[in-house]
Amino acid sequence: MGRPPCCDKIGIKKGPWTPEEDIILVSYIQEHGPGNWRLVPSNTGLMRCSKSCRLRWTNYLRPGIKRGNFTDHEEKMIIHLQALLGNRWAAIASYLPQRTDNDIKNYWNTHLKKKLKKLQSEEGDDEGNNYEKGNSCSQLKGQWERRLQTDIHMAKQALCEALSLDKPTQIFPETKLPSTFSHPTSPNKTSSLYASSTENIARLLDNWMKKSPNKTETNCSMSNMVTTGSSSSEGTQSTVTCTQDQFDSLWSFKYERSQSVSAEENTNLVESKPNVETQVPLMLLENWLFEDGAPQCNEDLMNMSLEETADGLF
DNA sequence: AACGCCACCAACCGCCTCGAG
DNA sequence: TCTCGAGGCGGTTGGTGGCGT
Repeated sequence: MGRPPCCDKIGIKKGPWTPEEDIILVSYIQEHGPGNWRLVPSNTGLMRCSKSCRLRWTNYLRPGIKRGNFTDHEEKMIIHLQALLGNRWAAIASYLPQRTDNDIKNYWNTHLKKKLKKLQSEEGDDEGNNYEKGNSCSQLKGQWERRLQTDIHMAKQALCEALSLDKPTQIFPETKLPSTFSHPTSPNKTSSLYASSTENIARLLDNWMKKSPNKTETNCSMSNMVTTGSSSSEGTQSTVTCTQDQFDSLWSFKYERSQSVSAEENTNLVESKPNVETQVPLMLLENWLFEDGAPQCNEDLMNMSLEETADGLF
């Protein structure tokens, strides 16, 4: 028998959140900050389990979340990253700071899978196989490269924090950096983010009162408001993935390069994976970190072939 | 108008990881 | 070293609304 569900206690409410619950949760987090989710239900009186509170916050109420339609760029980026990283939605979401992993996952399952399937069937061997190659090559690339991508990302984070950069959230989405909320060197940022939460409350109240029938429109305006609130207050919404150039460079990743890697190489690499944080070519990371719009650098990282990377690492 | 089908997405479930004790 | 619990993550489910018949 598996473990009992965390929320099967009597009296624990399930299902959609009401605006009242949202307001209570946002108000509490505004006051105490996210974290310590175990205490949230008891301190707020919400009849929800801690997990449900955390998910509601991270997937819906958290400031800076962009909702509504995915742009063409975002779409392509997701396709590319999925081919590269597999179904590691959290990792993919870290490259799309305004989107949650849940959103991306849903969008992939409902839109992109079908779209790609259709594309494959329409274009026959050429395009379809390219994608297939992309998928298969990503598998050939193996676990080590997926970990490498994650490690590079984490190395950036560590380096950024170590250097106490002024604008860490430019590069690392707050989604994956809960510490941002209580960053000791940037108290104003915390308040600005919570200001966005206040806007969320306003929006919730607004929607609640209006009960607008047009869900999509509501979501879009909401996202605009939240996004504007965050970016205008601190200018923190510029990210490594948001510019056209950067996206294009990312998208220009060539599957063919990866194809040249044999399964044998992968096996060896997996077995001897070193401490990436200390051995990834530092100049690339530095450039990536310090140049706000560093498309070329981004491209370098993404285009880094396995052989080159391995040479640098071993 | 009533019904069925389908798409979408918020929320849940359960496994995994990691840090504290 | 081991245990336990909080939080993170990916897969899945269920409610809802739109559309066609």
